[in-house]
Amino acid sequence: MRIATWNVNSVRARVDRAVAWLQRSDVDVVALQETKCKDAQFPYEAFREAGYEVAHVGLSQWNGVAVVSRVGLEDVEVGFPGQPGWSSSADVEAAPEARAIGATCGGVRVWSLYVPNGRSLEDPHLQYKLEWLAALRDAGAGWLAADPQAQVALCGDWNVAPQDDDVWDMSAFEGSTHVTQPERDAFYAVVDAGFADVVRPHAPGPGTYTYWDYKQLRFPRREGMRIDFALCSPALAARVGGASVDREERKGKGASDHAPVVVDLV
DNA sequence: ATGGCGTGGCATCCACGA
Repeated sequence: MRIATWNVNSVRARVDRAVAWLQRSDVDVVALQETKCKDAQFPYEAFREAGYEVAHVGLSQWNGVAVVSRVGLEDVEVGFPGQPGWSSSADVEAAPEARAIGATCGGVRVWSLYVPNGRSLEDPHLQYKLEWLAALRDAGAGWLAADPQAQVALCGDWNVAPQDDDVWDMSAFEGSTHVTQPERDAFYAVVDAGFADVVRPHAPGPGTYTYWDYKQLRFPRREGMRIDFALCSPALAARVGGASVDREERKGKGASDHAPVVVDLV
């Protein structure tokens, strides 16, 4: 079975490319992030015609996550237990955002996660990000405590570069989010809870990235970030036979600013 | 020194992204 995670940066703008990529790459399950649409706007039909079922949650033009599968799609769960909400201002009640959806596909519990960006070091959004990751760690630890043999994939755009080699130039990130110690600690807390980055061993750095800004010729200059990860439970990590970042899909007109990350299970 | 792109929305500028 081949699973993948991909921040598509608008599923409607990318639907032809996304379906073509799925078929060309022989992918069974993909976790999509930043679909940027409401449920009713999702292009279900294009995926269905290609043989894929879709579980999606989208509440507005922001965020939006989906699990897309051709090997079954069961027990769909919108949001993880304890997932924090967000409020854009003090007089607005915090509400859940469309940043997490889980489904069981071919016996694997696949989560599509879009971790909050954090925006800037002074922004309340950064605290939200840290709380969100802490809650995810707790939820993940709970799943493994309930079933140590669970096959769980935490797939998504984590918006954290855990190692210095995960950005092209650390000096370009002074005073920025994504590389701070608290963010890295929050990421590694999930790892310490039992979820391993199964891609890095097969796609080592430096120079392996999953995101390149549209601006400043970042992609041709090979100036990117590794921020998209598939973190797998022990039982699932034991099945991983290979993994890669599909840098080719970042090329050309109409590409997302993120490349798909692919994991092969044996 | 700044911003340079791309997407979506009660749009013709704003919010958001990393």
